[in-house]
Amino acid sequence: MRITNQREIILEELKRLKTHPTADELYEVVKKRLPRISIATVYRNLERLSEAGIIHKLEYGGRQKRFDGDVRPHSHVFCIRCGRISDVDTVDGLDVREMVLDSKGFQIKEGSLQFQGVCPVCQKEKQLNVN
Amino acid sequence: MRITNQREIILEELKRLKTHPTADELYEVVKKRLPRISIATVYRNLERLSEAGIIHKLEYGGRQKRFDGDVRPHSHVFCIRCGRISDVDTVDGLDVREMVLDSKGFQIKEGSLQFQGVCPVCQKEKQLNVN
DNA sequence: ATTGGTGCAAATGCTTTGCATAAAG
DNA sequence: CTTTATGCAAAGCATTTGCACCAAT
Repeated sequence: MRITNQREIILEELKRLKTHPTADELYEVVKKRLPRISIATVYRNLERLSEAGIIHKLEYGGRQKRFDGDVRPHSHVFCIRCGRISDVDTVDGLDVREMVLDSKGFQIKEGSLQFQGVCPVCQKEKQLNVN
Repeated sequence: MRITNQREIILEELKRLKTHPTADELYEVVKKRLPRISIATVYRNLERLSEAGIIHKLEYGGRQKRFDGDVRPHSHVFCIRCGRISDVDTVDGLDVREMVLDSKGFQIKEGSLQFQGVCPVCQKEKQLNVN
């Protein structure tokens, strides 16, 4: 995998952001440093980098995929209202693969806890709408 | 929610299938009983039913969403090659919410284990491709 | 010099929506 | 009778792709 300017900066910005951005959110950020970059380049690199295991593609919560520059095993919550994703701190030394009794013939590569709920922003919005 | 023929049959077929079908897979099955049904009706009903908590929408693994007629808490694996989803049997009495230390302000509604791996079908295909 | 990557625009494919008609309560 | 759902076709929108040009090795 060739090291291009675009690839480096995409990876750098994704690792800096802790927000699990969508491709277009990341595109907006990267564009500040590379004004002529194309959204297609962002998509292509996010795909390549996640295939290589350098980043993670998150496919839950809403229509758009989200990306995570932190590949250490950890758990996520996603907001059922807005799709926002956050890390969740869980008890230490958790290996979820130990909890499997029958994987139905699947060869399991990874496992994690996944939560869904309502994010702080959407909790506030709900209160306002009640008034 | 009005009980229409279409709605009943969509729900019935989804509950019968254990394959976590996509909207169009379910559409093909339902069409055998209701040849004039529209794919839009399938989408609209799957949305309504999942909002009502009668079914579950599964948003991981591939571009298409998948649906589950079984709403009892349980875990899934999805295939990183083809997106196929299967149930996974895990140790009993597991309440994953007990494992949360910090939910980062999210109000957590549900939690589950989620695994990714390679399904039996794709394992075979890989072997064949090697020859 | 060669190979892989980029930018642009067009195409793709899943999902949603507007609207007239039909069915449920 | 009123309201909600359906079928059809068109629109939407995130993502992917073809292609000519450019940059990394």
